[in-house]
Amino acid sequence: MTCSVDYAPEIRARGYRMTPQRHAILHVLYHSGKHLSPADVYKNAHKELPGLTETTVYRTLEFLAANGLVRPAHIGNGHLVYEIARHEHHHLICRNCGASTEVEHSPFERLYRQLESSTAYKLDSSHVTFFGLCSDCQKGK
Amino acid sequence: MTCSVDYAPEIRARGYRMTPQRHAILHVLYHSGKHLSPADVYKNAHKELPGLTETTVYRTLEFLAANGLVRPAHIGNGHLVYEIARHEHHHLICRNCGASTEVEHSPFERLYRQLESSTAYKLDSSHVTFFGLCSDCQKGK
DNA sequence: CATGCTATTGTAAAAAGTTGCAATAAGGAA
DNA sequence: TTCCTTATTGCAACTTTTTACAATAGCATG
Repeated sequence: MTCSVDYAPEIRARGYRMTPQRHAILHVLYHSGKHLSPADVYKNAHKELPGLTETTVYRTLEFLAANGLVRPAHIGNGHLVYEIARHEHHHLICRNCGASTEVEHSPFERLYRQLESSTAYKLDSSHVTFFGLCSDCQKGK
Repeated sequence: MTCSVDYAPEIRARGYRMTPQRHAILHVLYHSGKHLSPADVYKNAHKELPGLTETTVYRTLEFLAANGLVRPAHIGNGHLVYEIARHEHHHLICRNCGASTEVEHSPFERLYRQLESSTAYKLDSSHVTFFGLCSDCQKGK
C-alpha cells in the first residue's frame, strides 16, 4: 500500500492534511493510470479502506483536482472522470466506438496564444476533449 | 407560441416526429438564445406545456443534440447545458468569476487539420470549452 | 378521413451526485 | 507526548439524472 509517489508533502505544504482516504484515492488513480469515474474510484479504494464513503470520494476528487494532483476530464456525455496528473494532454474520443487517443498539449500552444490575444483571457492548459470518428469507424461508413 | 423557425420538416425528414414537447423545448431555447441547464429548460417549457415532465426534457435535449438542432456544452463543473444550434463556436470561461466569451470556430481549423493528420481521426467541430482568467480577474490578482 | 405501426411520452423507481451538520482526527505548538 | 485548532469525514436527507415499461399519439398509408 506504500506508494512510489508520496503526495503528503505537496498537500501539507498548502495547509491541508493527508488522510487515509486521500491516500487510498490517489493510490487507486496512480496505479490505474487511466481515466476513472467516481464510481470506479470508490469501488477500488473501498477495498483498501472499507470505511470509505462515496460522499468522500466525490469531495476528495474535487479537492485533488482543485490542487492539481488529479485532472478532471469531460468524456462522453456530461460525466466527469479523473486521472492522476502527469503531463498536460488532451483527448480525442470516437463518438461511434468510444475509443480514445491522447494528444500532447504542444500543438495547442499557437491556438492558445491567438485566443489569448483576441479575448484578453489568460487560458489554463486544462484538459479538452474533442469528438470525432477514429480511423476504423470511418472505414465502417 | 408559433415560432419563427419551424423545425418540424427537419425532424420528420429524419424519420422522427414533431411533438408539442419538442416544440416547447425548442421554443424556449430559441427565444432565450443562451445556454440553459435542463432545469432551466424544464422551468420555462413547463409554463407553456404543463404536462411536460423532467424525464422528457432530459430525453428531448439529448435527442435534439444528437440531431444537431441544439448544442450541448460542458460548462463549469461537469454539468451539461444546451443552446440552440446556430453558428459553430466555442467558449472561454473564467474560472474565477464565471464570465464567458464566445469564439468562432475558424481559428481552430488549423489545429483540427493538424490533429486529424497526426491521429487519423476525423474530428467533429463539436463545442469545446476552455478555462482561464478573464481580463478583470487577472487584474484582481 | 380512418387505420396501423411504432416513436414518444409519463410514471415510478433506481442510480448518481450534492449539501448541512455534528463527530472525528491530522498535525503544529507547548 | 499531550493539547488544541480546525480540516476532514460519515451520516442522512435531498436534488439531479437515468432507466424500464406500459400507455399514448404522430403521421404515413390506403
